[in-house]
Amino acid sequence: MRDMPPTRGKPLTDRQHEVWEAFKLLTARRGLPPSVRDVAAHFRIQVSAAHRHLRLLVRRGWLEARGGVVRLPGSSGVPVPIMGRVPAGAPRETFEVPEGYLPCPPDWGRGQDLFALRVRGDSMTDAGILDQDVVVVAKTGHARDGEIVVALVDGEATVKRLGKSGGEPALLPANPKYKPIVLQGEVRIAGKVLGVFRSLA
Amino acid sequence: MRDMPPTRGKPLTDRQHEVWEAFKLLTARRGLPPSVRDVAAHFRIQVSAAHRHLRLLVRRGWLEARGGVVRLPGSSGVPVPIMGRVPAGAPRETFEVPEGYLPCPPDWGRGQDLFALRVRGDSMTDAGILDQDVVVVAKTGHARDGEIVVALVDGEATVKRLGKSGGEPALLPANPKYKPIVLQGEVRIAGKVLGVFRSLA
DNA sequence: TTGCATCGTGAACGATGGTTCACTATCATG
DNA sequence: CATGATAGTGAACCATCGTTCACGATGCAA
Repeated sequence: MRDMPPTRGKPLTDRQHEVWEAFKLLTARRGLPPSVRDVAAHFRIQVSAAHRHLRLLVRRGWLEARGGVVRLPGSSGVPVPIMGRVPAGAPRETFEVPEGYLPCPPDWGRGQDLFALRVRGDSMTDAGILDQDVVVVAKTGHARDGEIVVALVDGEATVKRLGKSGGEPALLPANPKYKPIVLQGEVRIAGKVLGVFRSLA
Repeated sequence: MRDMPPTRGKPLTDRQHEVWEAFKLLTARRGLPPSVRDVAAHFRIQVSAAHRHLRLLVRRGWLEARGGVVRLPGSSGVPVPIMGRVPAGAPRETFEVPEGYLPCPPDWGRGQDLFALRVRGDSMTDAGILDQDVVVVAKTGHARDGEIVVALVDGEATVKRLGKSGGEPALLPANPKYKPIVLQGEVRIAGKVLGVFRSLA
């Protein structure tokens, strides 16, 4: 996608691919990128050999060197708090304990103020947003027609698509069971949905 | 020391909150958690003072200490490679540079070998998996009925629900447009779908 | 006043980690 | 055969980092 093609040249050797797999495994096990010596110990080879492997993988684009530490690219997730309720407006008002944190791809909403929200109900199933899904939201007061937003209706948070119903601005559910909510004065847009997470555990 | 987010025990001092904010800032700037000396340099104080601050923030639950490194909670995304094709057991078939990496919540498939796959087509829309969605898959050869799996049919990767069709084991689409695929000899399970990611950018 | 927690200085220790160097072995290729 | 890429041994260098210790200053509460 973005920084993709570092080396179109050679494919990896069996051994090199093995090292990459081990690097993934060790990263997953510890939650931290392994050191050169960890990799060396895993294969029972010398540190220098492991170091050469890692350096090669970096040159080929399979690994990423940042600040003298090699790691898998994209391991820097931005922590997004999963809020039980919708954070309303000013940050000072929202002294709410997050339900947890979600590591989010850094290119989602660069610099924007993000939070996450667990979706209740089935009003958006036709848009692929199911009950218990977690949506990542960028705090913003405005959105364009067609975008999926988090709106505050009577103090309750709702995920709907912004659109028009009979010429009037409205919140459109993506489920024939529900009817559009025509926008009135008391409706406020809390944010714009950037992404959807679902765990099938 | 692992439980209880921010509101535990005493509230933070002004200074401590300052340190926490700086820690967030430095983490965002570098893409890596700052060292104790980085924090010390930022405030132009001694290393020991910065170290005491960080240790306190960890004890209060604002930071997370793991393997002698303090960092923000939730930034511990396990990087999962997004593969263009399905990595199938034998290393030969997987000579492919990942399309990108996805930071994944660490409790998804602890220690398992994970990869991600971009879904093509609309055969699973009724299960909330749309075209271009990214599914996180745990490499495993077996799965239970009802679980969503990645299967290799004629060398092509397909996401389907495992189940039965007329008493026979089959791959069931979640879209009335498509018909079940009765399992034959040449079908292999590549992995089990753990989660779904969607970006609405 | 006496504690106690907070916040700072200055220095040092020990461990870990990245990096490099010299040397050897294997193997495919031109 | 010669060459270059790959893969490994063994050892060492040096920077960085977490951690600790001793000590001083401030401010607040019992």
